[in-house]
Amino acid sequence: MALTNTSYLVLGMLHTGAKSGYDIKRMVELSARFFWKISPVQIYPELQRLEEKGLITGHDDLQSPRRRRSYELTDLGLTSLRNWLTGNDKMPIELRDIGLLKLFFADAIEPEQAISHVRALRERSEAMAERLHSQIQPAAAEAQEAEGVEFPARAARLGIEYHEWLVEWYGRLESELEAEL
Amino acid sequence: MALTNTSYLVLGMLHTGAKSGYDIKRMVELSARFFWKISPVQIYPELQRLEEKGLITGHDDLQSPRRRRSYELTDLGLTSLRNWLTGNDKMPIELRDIGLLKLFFADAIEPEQAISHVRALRERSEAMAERLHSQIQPAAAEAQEAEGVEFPARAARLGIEYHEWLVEWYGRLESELEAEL
DNA sequence: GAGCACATGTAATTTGTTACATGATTCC
DNA sequence: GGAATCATGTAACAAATTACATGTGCTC
Repeated sequence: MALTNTSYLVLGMLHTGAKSGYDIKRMVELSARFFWKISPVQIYPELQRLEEKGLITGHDDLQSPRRRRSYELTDLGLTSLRNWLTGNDKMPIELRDIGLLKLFFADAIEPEQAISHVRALRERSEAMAERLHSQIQPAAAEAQEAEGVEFPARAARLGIEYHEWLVEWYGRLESELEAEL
Repeated sequence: MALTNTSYLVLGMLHTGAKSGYDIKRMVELSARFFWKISPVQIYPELQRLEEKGLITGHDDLQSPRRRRSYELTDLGLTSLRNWLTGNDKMPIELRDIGLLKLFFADAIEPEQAISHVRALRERSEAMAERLHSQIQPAAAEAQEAEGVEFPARAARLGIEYHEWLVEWYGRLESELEAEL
């Protein structure tokens, strides 16, 4: 089977400093999560597949007090990651937002209820911006310290500013709808 | 089985003016697509399930020159749609963006290549904004004419302005990265 | 010693995608 | 007469989620 997006996520996270499956799980949770989600159970079988293909090598980590299997990229794995990063396959944006779907259908409910939904959307983005600021950005800064990577912090900044922009946008829509009551 | 997001998409689209499965497919393509995608094959079985549950009624459309099955919401279906719209279940934003994932990992490639990736992201949003403007917004305006619904046009406006914002954001990042060369 | 975080998995189910299949009508 | 669009599906496959399962080590 060919490499999937999950494969590249794993390769990329190993390049960004993760060592074990658990590391990857945590890093995704603390960084990529707002634009790429993955369930932990996908990670371990993927690590095995990548090892079989020779893109990563794994060894049981005996220094660690717990059972722990550490992996690192092979030359082949790094090349493969770079080829993917620079290749120009299609990059569809797949947004899947129930909140927006509800907004789209808001003609079916009372104006007051629509306003209250828009408020919920605004609050959702407020919470998201706050979370990105307090958790994701510090984690990115830490990765920059430890691994010298600069792009995770840029991605975090994009996330924060995106949700701040949304907060303003929904705020304006709220005022607009209130004026029409 | 309980109702899924696909169920509500179908109910909502019937409320917004769609009559047949094919209508729904087209409307999704021309409206919700940028925040909610669905494959056509999911629609027909879903219509059957909803009819069994009494949320919609279907009848073979004999006026139409082609084979065509038309559906409409029952009172139960409309109530169900409204309850979903006003209910406050969780609304996770599920963004799944390979382009952003690649940006996140861009430390693994040469600065010039990273810049060229950011440019590709900018161009992607330019194309998306253009497409929303030339296709999605007119379709929403038409729905407003025909069905009196106002929110599809608002959702389209959000999409356009979002991508315009992204174009500017990526443009700024591009300049920043070029300055660092 | 209780609870949490670490650490790795399996099995079953649900969901979504791709490829395939069919046939009518409209437009050029 | 050929291409595009209308219109509805089936079957096989791939991907993702949920629930379950297990055990260790650290901190309070």
